Amino acid sequence: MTIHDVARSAGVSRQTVSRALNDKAEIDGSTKQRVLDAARELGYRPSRFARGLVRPDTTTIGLVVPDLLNPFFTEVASGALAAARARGRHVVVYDTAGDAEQELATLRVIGSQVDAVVGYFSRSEDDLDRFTPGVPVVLIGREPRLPRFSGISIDGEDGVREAVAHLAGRGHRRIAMLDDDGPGPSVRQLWFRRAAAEHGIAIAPGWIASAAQTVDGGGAALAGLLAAHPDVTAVFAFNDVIAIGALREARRFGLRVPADLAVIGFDGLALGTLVDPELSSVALDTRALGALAVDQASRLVTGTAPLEPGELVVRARLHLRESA
Amino acid sequence: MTIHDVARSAGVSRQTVSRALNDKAEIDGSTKQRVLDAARELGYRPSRFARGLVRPDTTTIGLVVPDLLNPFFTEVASGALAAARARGRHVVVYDTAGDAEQELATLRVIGSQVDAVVGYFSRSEDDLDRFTPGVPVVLIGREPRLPRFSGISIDGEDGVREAVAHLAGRGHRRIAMLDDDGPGPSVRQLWFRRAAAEHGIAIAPGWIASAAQTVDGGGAALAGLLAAHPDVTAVFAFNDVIAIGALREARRFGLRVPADLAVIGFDGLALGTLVDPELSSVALDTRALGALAVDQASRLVTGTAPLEPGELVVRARLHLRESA
DNA sequence: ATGAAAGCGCTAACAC
DNA sequence: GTGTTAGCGCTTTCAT
Repeated sequence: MTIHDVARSAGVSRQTVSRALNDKAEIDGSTKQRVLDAARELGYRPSRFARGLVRPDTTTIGLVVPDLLNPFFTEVASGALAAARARGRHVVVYDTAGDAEQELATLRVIGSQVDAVVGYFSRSEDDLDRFTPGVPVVLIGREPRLPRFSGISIDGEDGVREAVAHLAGRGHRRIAMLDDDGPGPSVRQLWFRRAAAEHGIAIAPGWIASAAQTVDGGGAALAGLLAAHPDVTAVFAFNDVIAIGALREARRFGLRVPADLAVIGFDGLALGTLVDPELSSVALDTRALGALAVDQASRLVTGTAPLEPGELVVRARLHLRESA
Repeated sequence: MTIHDVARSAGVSRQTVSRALNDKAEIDGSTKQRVLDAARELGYRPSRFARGLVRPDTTTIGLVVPDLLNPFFTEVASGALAAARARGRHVVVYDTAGDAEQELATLRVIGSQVDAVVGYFSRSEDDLDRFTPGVPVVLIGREPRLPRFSGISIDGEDGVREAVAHLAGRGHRRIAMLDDDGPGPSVRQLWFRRAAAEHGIAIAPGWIASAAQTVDGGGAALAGLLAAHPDVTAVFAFNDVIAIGALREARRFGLRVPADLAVIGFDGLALGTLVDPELSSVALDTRALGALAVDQASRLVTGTAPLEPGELVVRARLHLRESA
């Protein structure tokens, strides 16, 4: 079913069909109607590839996230979508299910489907480089090592410092952290340790627990932590999802939050306002994360002046609610 | 920057470049390397349009949602993405921000970008018809009137009946509903009324409140309801988001749930397990909603036998947790 | 107002 | 193993 079939059916040339379909001026009204009717009759639909070949004016950006159901990534995606819409860009979303193989498969296919790639990857930059030949890549929440890549980075140091200061001000001295379960200590743990040191607070080795990045993971980690160290009075979590798990677990433990245990998360998700008590958090503009990434990708594709490194940073600030 | 430039730079023909890039067998190792180097040097990237024209084997489905941040749509989208991945399909996500104009703009652009459209629309089917010429369309949560469209429908009647039966069994007689703020009474309200009638429960006119489909909307609606009718003992909400708003509002009112007020939602979102008390809900397999839509769209595009109407239904069942 | 011809960038088929 | 030819479906000149 091509433009040719429509042309034959309407008894005109292919160009005339093209004119009718694209609302061009130089065409007779009745001819146009006849063509349109024929097209509808045949269920004709122009090939987007053939069109794109001739008029390559639409940019498509691929957004890769490990898990769209994780509210953090949902917020990032939402910001990316909004920014893309504002710029007339399209976004293809890929959910890799946190699986390195699926991520690879996605990368492999993505090169021929999108003009730029944006998002979260677990693969090394070398792998990314190998599987995205020529395509601009913007890493979110991660400072790129290779100059080939661009990145949106998160500066949460001040925010974490505020959080620890707040806890210290409330008299907390035994503050634990539920870190993520990544290979090494996270940057957030580093920030946490530095801030604690500034307040002369020592972090005992057992006070750092590692949690899978899910609500259940946060709950399990807190349970383990409290079993070994029932004397901690405050907990800082790697992110809000983990913190919310901790909140739920604390409730099951019969601990009152914040009276018995203060909890502070990281990310500042909207979800934090739905739980009881509402979650205090070192908050990020998560939607800006996605929007900036799309903006930068967009510039990289069109050759416009890319954003400076200084503009590619999202800073965090403490949002105090009820849990601390 | 085309394959031709690479060919010239590497001193080979275009075909050889194509072979090197696509990992074809019939090519000399050193030649291949030379081509690859040249391509990298030049920052060459194949045109996805030209490729698509020659190998039209990738189907792209457009998913339209009014608000990706609404956890219901997030779950639907997640299901759609998973199904698409399983079938080797790509999904372009469009967030229309619940705006009819943006929806129109999206539809206008979508026809030339995707092979099928799936999702939630506020526009009339006539409008949809006009702006999606030739493209298969699958409406989610809505039974299509025009044969041109396909739809995934929700059958929650049994689930709602279970919910009302449960409340009646607990002795509730004054059961209110927080309906959505759509133009007329929702189908869910109809189901609710029918089920109530079966139990000889009369629904007073003032017991139906309408709520915007947000957490705040649910809270506001419950506040208004309780102000006018403080004697209701149970509330059935149009969906979980509204129900969660009601939960929060009840807490602020100093009402204990479910002791003072029982609350039952609709959708069965994962979010319902994070709030306290956990939300009872007439639960849907939300991810199946998205997956079925993609499946059907996929069949429509490829010409495979489409799913029968009977297979395009998602049924709801009561999930009792803590709030009722 | 309409038609003919050219070409977008790529790959499959067929030479060599 | 490599190059040549043809053509995917469409829009844009340029004629008529």
